Amino acid sequence: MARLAGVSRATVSYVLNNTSAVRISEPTRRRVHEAAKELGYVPHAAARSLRAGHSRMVLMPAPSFPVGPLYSQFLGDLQMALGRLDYTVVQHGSVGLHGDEAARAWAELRPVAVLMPGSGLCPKGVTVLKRSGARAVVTLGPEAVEGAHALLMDHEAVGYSAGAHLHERGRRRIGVVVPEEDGLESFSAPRLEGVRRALHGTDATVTALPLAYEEKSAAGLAARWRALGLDAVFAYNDEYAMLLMRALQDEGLRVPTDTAVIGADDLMLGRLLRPRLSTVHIELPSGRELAELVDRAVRNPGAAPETHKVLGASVVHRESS
Amino acid sequence: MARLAGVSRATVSYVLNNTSAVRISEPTRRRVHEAAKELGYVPHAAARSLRAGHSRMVLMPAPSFPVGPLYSQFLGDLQMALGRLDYTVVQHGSVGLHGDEAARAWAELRPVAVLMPGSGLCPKGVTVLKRSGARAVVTLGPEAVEGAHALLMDHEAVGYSAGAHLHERGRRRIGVVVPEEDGLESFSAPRLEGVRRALHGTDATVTALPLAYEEKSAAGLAARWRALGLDAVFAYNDEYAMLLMRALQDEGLRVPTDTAVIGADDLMLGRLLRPRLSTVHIELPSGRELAELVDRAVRNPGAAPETHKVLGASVVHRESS
DNA sequence: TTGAAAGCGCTACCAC
DNA sequence: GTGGTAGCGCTTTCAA
Repeated sequence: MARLAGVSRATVSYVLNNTSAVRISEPTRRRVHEAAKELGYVPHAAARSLRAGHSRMVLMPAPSFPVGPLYSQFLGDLQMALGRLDYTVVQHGSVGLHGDEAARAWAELRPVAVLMPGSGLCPKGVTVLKRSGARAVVTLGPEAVEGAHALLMDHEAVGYSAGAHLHERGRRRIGVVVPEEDGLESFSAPRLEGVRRALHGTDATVTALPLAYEEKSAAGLAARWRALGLDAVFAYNDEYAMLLMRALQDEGLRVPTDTAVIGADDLMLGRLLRPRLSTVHIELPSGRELAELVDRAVRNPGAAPETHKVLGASVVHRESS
Repeated sequence: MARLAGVSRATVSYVLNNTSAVRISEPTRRRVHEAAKELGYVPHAAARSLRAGHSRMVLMPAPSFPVGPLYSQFLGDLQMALGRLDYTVVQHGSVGLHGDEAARAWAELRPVAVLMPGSGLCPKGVTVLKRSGARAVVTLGPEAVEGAHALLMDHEAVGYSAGAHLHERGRRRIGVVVPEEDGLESFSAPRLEGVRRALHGTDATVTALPLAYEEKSAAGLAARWRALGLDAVFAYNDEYAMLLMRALQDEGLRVPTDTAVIGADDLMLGRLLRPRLSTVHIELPSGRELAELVDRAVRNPGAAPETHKVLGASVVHRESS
């Protein structure tokens, strides 16, 4: 590369990085650029960050379960916003790694920031990451972790909204679907807890209803429905709501007359069901906001960790409740 | 690190990598491991791959639109399988980069392999990646790219199956939904083409039906339905099928009597609709297979690019067609 | 069995 | 303006 352009490696570096502290003559610049194009030269990120002592890589774990349109959108926005701030977002496929195992795997890449959705990060993991040079560690989850910034996605609020809504509508024996699928506990547990909190001190009862995302499981639950004596159900989200509502209807139960149903996530599909599905609309933080938090934290790593509540939950009342 | 253990950096490297060519005494090993734990030592991936001249990183672009459960599952399997083979899967969030722009951004990370779903890779991009040390470039998309391995996901087959099925069932005026959302053309175009191919040489007609994923758009299309004079529709996938089917039913049209509807992807939701939605079940390659292809290509980079057809499409006939 | 040292590609400092 | 060069953290060869 330097040879082809007939200049030194240093000059190449200056030209390609537009180093402002050094002025390079136009002809030389051109020669360098031409040589770079001709050779298909691509800088070596590893060497660069080794030398610089830091990178502009923001690392997140790749989600290990299907994510809905809500989260996809959020992720897209976030990548876009961080991209504008000149960070590179990288999702690390760390299947099967947990706790500080995972943290170490991520630390090997020496990211400048780590974004951790869910609740898979322990304080030890944060320490590992920080010690390895991460200037910002941000969790997006149910609770804050010592030493890390936290965007509290308080799924209790989702359950609370649903519970309060059902109670307002006069329901008193309330079921709450708890998915049996792995990886969903960190959402389903707080949602259940939120319903409990909403109904605490009232005469209403709350019943947890384990349900797998399969017709058979739903049919089984529906068959026991009359015996359970429930008059309302918060179905975890719109998809489980559809599954359960269908099973209830097949069982001859009327929605909402016999049983009110409410979902969550405000998916398109809820609007298409009959009766139209009531739901809890969830508002995620904007990607831009989070990107700014990351950038702030990176520029000022000494600052105390910020903790924000960022999950808006509002009931969208339609026909099923 | 080396200082704390009282040994040389080399010894540390031997111990932590279990280098078999060198035998280190037990006491020394212990001392090194203890020091590593105490310091929270994490190796520096960049330095390692810089020295080694290659990495074990398999890079994919992060999907830029919501992906369904099918693809999520596939991705998870793939990460698992590659993890077992000791590769690290990394999804690069390269929003807004195209063609060889994107390829250069990926090449900076010097991945040992690149997996590119969709059709966003040009031959030039392949060259860039290979020149920068990628030993395997694999596309998963509608067509092969010069110089890269290809897993042909022939979405024409999906459309073909749907078209043939509708024709068999006696339908002759067939609509095909084409989503208006960005990023879906690379799937929708071949699916439409497949329907055309299935009906080529018959007396059936094929009509492309642009549709946005919104109730209003569907209602508009449904309002024009009788004028269009169609007796069947392949709705791109199950979600668009649900949207359109609901709009048709609201318009007073009977499914399947007046209009047959078939979707694709075999989602749970199709089974829950009434009438139950016919669909094209799509079989993606197993993650394990793809992982093995990658590994083979990495070990033997000289070999000629392989091209496999890997997308199985089979009609699941339910009640809507 | 262990240590010394070279060098991967890059940038930043200093000398010319 | 440009080139020489040290050194980021690591592995690996060679020597002790």
